[in-house]
Amino acid sequence: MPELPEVETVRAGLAKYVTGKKITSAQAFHPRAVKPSSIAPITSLAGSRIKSVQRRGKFLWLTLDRPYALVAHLGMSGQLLVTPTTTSPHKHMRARFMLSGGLSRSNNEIRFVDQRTFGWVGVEEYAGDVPISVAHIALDPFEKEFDLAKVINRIRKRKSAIKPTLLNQEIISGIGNIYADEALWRAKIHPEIVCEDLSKAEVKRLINCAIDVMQEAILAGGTSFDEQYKNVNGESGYFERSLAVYGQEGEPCPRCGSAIARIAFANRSSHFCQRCQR
DNA sequence: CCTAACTCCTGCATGC
DNA sequence: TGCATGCAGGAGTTAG
Repeated sequence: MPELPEVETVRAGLAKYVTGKKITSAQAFHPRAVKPSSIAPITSLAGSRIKSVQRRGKFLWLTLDRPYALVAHLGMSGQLLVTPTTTSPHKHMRARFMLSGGLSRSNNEIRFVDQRTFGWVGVEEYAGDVPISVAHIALDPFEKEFDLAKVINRIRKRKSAIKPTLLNQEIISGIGNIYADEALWRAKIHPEIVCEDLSKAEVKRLINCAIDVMQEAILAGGTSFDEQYKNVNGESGYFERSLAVYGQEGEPCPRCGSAIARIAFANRSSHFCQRCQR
C-alpha cells in the first residue's frame, strides 16, 4: 500500500489522536509483526508516554519519554488504526497498544493491522535523530534539509534506469511504484531511460513532479484502491481518481489520448504513455 | 561501488 | 465449482 502520502496521512492522524498519551499496555500477536532487531519486547513499552509522531520516507516512529522509539513500517498492507478499546478485534490485527490520558478520551487504542505481514513494529534506539532502522534511508523531499542539487547530481551519475532509481530509498525516500509512475508521466520521461542520459533540468523537473504529485495526494488523504490502505480512522483517501497512468493500462492518456501502456521490468509494473514519454 | 534476482506473506482476479 | 496462475502499494539479503 503505502507510499509517502499515505504514511504521512497516518502520521498526521496519529499525531492528532495519540500525542501526550501514555501507553498502559502493549501486545504483539504475530512473530513476523515485530522486527527481529527490536531491542525489547513490545510489552516493555507499557508505562511510556508518547511525545511525538515522526516520519522519514515510508518509515514512522513514535518518540517516547525513553531513550528508544516505537518504530513502524507498513510494508504492503499495514494499517495503524486508532480505535475505542471496545471495537471488536480486526481479522489481521498483529499488535495493539492501549492508551490513557491525552485530549481525546474515546479512542484509546492503536491497532497494527497487516494482512500480508510485510510490515512490522519494533523498539529501537536512536542513531542520531532517527531510529536505527531509518539511519540508512535518504531524506525525503519534504524534509527541510533535503538537498535537491545533491540528489540530482547523485542520480545523474547512475547507469541504471530512472524508474528503479526513483524507488531506491537510499537515494530519495518516500516514492513507491504509484508515485514513481505518476511523476515520470508528469515529467514526460520514459521509465527505462538511463539516469546518465538525463539532463540536469530533466532530473530536476522529475523530482519537482514527484513532490507535486505527492503533495496533492497528501491533500487528498492518499491513494486507496482497496481495503489495504486506510487512515487511522479506517477511511479511504481519494487520490486514486486523480491518477493519470498508474493502473490505467489501455485507458487514454489524459494529455494526448493515446493508450497507456504497462510493462514489467525490475520485477514491477510500470505504466506510462508511449507517445508523451520518450 | 553497483545491479538484478530472489525472498518474505495473504488474498483477490482471471482463465481453463 | 475447483484449481492453477499471476498479481499487488515494500525492502532486505545475496550473488555477481
